[in-house]
Amino acid sequence: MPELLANLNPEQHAAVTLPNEPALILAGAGSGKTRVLITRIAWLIQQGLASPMTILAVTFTNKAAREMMSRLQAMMPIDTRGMWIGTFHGLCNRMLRAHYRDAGLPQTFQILDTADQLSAIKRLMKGLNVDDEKYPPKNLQYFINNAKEQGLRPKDVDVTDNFNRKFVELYEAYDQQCQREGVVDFAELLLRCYELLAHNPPLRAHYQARFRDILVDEFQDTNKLQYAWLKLLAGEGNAIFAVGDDDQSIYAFRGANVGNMRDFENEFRVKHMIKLEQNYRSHGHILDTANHLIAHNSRRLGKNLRTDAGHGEPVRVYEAATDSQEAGFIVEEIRALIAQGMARHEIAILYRSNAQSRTIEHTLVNGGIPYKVYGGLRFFERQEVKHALAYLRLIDNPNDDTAFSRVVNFPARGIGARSIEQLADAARLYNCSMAAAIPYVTGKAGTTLGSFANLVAKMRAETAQLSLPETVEYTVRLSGLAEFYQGEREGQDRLENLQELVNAATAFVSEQGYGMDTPARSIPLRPGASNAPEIVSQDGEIEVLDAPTLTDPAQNPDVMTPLAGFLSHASLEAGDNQAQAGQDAVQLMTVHAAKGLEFSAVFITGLEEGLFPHENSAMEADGLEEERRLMYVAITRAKERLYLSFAQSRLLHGQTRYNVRSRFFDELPTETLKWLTPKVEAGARWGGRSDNAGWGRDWFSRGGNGGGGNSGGSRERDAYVADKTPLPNFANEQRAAEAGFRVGQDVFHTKFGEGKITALEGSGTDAKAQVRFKRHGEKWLALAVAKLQAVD
DNA sequence: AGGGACATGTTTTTT
DNA sequence: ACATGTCCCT
Repeated sequence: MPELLANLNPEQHAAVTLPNEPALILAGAGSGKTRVLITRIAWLIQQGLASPMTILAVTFTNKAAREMMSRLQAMMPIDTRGMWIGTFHGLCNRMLRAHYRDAGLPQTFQILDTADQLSAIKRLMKGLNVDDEKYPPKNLQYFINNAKEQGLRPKDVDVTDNFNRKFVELYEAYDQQCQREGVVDFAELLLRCYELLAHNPPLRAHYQARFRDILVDEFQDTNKLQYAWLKLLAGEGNAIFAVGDDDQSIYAFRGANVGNMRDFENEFRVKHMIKLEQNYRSHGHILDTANHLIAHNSRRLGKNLRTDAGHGEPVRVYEAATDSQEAGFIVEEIRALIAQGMARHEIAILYRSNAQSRTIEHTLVNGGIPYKVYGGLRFFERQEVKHALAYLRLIDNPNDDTAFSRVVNFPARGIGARSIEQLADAARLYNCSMAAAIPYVTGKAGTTLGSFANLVAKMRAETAQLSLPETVEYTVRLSGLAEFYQGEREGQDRLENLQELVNAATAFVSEQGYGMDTPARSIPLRPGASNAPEIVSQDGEIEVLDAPTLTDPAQNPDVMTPLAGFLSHASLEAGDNQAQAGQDAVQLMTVHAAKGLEFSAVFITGLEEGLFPHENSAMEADGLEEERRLMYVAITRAKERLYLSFAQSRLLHGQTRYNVRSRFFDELPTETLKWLTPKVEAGARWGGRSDNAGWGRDWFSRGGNGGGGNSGGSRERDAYVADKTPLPNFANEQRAAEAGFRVGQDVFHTKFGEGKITALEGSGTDAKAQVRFKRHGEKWLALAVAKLQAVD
């Protein structure tokens, strides 16, 4: 084996060769984090300190897990497939499959993705006659997921008011519905696995005895439940090797808790904290720019990146009059970079929100520059694919009402809303699934439903012995989906995707190492492997642990059928998030999507107050700091060239917005920046006229307002002002004239409700009021815009 | 059941 | 601007 530790720098070397004790590795952007993680695993095994069996390595994305496995495989001759390397959800799924009985799940339990979950919730609420205007299904979904991620079951949630009580009630009903249907949502995978271990001491002891080394990637992104899960697995004696970067924590909005890093340090009494600060990616000016910016955040664990590369090019800054002019500049600059020999895929255009891509795409098309947009619908999320999967799910588990509702009348077979309602009523009455309730529905509805039941039964019978790809192909055909899309004018792409689903099934079978004719719906027997999936008996005793036929999932992953495995795969790994592959193309994506990637040249666009930092971030605690970290992530993606741009006006949501440049410019060093347009000092703008050419419109005129077009219901917008920094968007003179407010006055706001004015500032169109709302806390509002009414 | 009018929402996203 | 959802009509 080649020398594992060769070419590691001293910090990396130290991290890789730490003893089996809790460790926190603060890995800066571009510091060789993944390399350290993988080399650590290889080193532990090589030194005999661990075996592939005793290691558990967890990531957030399938991509990261795959990379870890393949690079590890390349580093040493071991079969990584049997190892416990995967995402939190993937590993929990694996554990639940192995111990489904102890977890209280049916063997063929299926996984609801976000869309499935929402439709399950809507169906639930409909059945219970809940007003979905008062209790929006999306909010309930958020409430449920949030509670689960805090480790809270309905009984654990604090009931503060009636509104809350209803949500808790619905949460409980939702869990019951899922249980009845044999499905689990994403958060449930984690919570159920956590509870499985927490409530089953022998099982917990088994896994604790086994996973002596737990490695966690992107630790800053873990949520409370994931942290608790790790803690449970670690027990008293096992070592967690956590790698992360608090400065790159950008997922607080989905529950990530950076505080876990500090908690980990304290609760595990971490003795080994190593900072990887040597950066191998960016030139000096770029790194200095990033360091300078992030220094404005408080409560950092503290880190400063350095590089041996020279200063390199300065960071170029461009101020455009409009968003299309900004795009024009970028396209010209890209043209020049390409002419200098830079590959197109080494160039990235980053933006804060997806809506910004349109103008840029438009300009790229006109300029004839190939590009790829990341984000958007993924393969397994496509309508036709989800339909086909729903049929497969019904074959596997007739009680899956989510799948049932999806396809009971697709393709259309004369089963209308009325019939489905009748069926749902019957199902509720007999407390059974919709499929099981079909015999109770009488009349014409009963007949048509009966023929659907026969169809599914026929599909189930005829696919009993078929392989997975055959099953998929058969399902697509018999369901009528193929025929339906053949008849559609724009169905060609969808047909191709259905064919692609058959290919995906073939690929899955081969990846899993099954024989191609392994029946899709029986648990495959491999030579030497036993298939008894339980190792814990009903009364909690572990029976087979020491037996020669040990059914450790790591040795025998076949605890589910190929079909169940494929369906899990489809839920857990929704497929590529990338547009058409193919030719060398410029890369377009959000800053979030760029995390973990690197490019020779990076354009960070739309650096305007309200956009980046995003205006909504002001509503959240520490929102601005997260935006700053986001900016930090964006900057550190660049290897050689970095461009920052912003526009004075921009078309957004059909209206022209006038923005000032992002406050982040005031937080960057002046030495590393090169302004391609004259730098206008902050404040000059508010004084009145900027002498900048191309400044065509009035600051406070509203694009489209009064310009004819829509009558009557023109929609108003609130400018919410954070940190007392005025956002000049959507100002409106007429309104300001009406303003005659005083401090202490009771006011009413259409969105935030009742409140009291606590402070006033500015005058005219610039007037702002601070209002303490009863339900929404204290906010600064631009009087020119906010629909604030005096209440007396 | 399917289509047109009308309303509504629009930060970021993985599993 | 634009996409998606809802309602109501045929």
